[in-house]
Amino acid sequence: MKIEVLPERERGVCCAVELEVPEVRALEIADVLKALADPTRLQMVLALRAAKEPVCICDFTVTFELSQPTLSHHMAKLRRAGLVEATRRGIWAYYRLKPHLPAHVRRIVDALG
Amino acid sequence: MKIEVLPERERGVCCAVELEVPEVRALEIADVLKALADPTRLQMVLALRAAKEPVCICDFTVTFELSQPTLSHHMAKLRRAGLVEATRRGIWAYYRLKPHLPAHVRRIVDALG
DNA sequence: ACGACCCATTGATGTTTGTCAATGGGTAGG
DNA sequence: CCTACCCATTGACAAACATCAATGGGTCGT
Repeated sequence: MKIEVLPERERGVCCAVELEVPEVRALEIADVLKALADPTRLQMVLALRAAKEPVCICDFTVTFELSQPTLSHHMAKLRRAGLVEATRRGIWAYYRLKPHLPAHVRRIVDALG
Repeated sequence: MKIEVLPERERGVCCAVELEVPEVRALEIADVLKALADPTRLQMVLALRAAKEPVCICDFTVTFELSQPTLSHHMAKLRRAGLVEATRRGIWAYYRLKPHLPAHVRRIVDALG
């Protein structure tokens, strides 16, 4: 609460703010942020970002104190957001960050942690 | 679904994933992301980031097709997340991005758009 | 063929979230 | 004063979300 220089205003006259990005794009970005805006999913993404090899779900079930269906559900959310991809091999499902994320998404992921 | 190199695994043996950040920190970051993970609030932050002068709420009410209480509520959320600060002058409430955001928060805000 | 293992989906439940209508408080102009 | 204006809070409600228990479908060893 300590701003010094304030613009002069006139009663009854409001000046529309300019949108920096088109509405559709804001929705896109907000969806990515929504996918990341959960402590568990954030940790998942950070772990995948740091991992050299794809990680399988069962490893996450050891780390987090959550049920397997819950973790599977979180992964599905990351997948639907386009952040992550999976490969099934035998019993296991391996996940990793999508290698070619859109630039603006990549920038956000890199800014985390 | 096209990963080539996969780690070898053994049935019944899961390897705990390492957490990249402590739990408390993940909660912090997730809170910031949660504040940004709404199209309206995202546009607000982008507008404030681009603005040279503080912006008053009434200007946002012109731009967005939402009621004034809703916009006020969104701003309150950004304020509680520590992203934004306000000054009241006469009738108006001027908002701007907090000038000295924590480095990790600043990085996220800079990565948007 | 059987059982153990890993994973995804479904159903159910309590919590959070986005939105508005209504209201109240503060400030200025007439 | 009285009114117009700007803003924040409250109450209410539907929608979305996080979580788990239960279930079902694959894939291996034995």
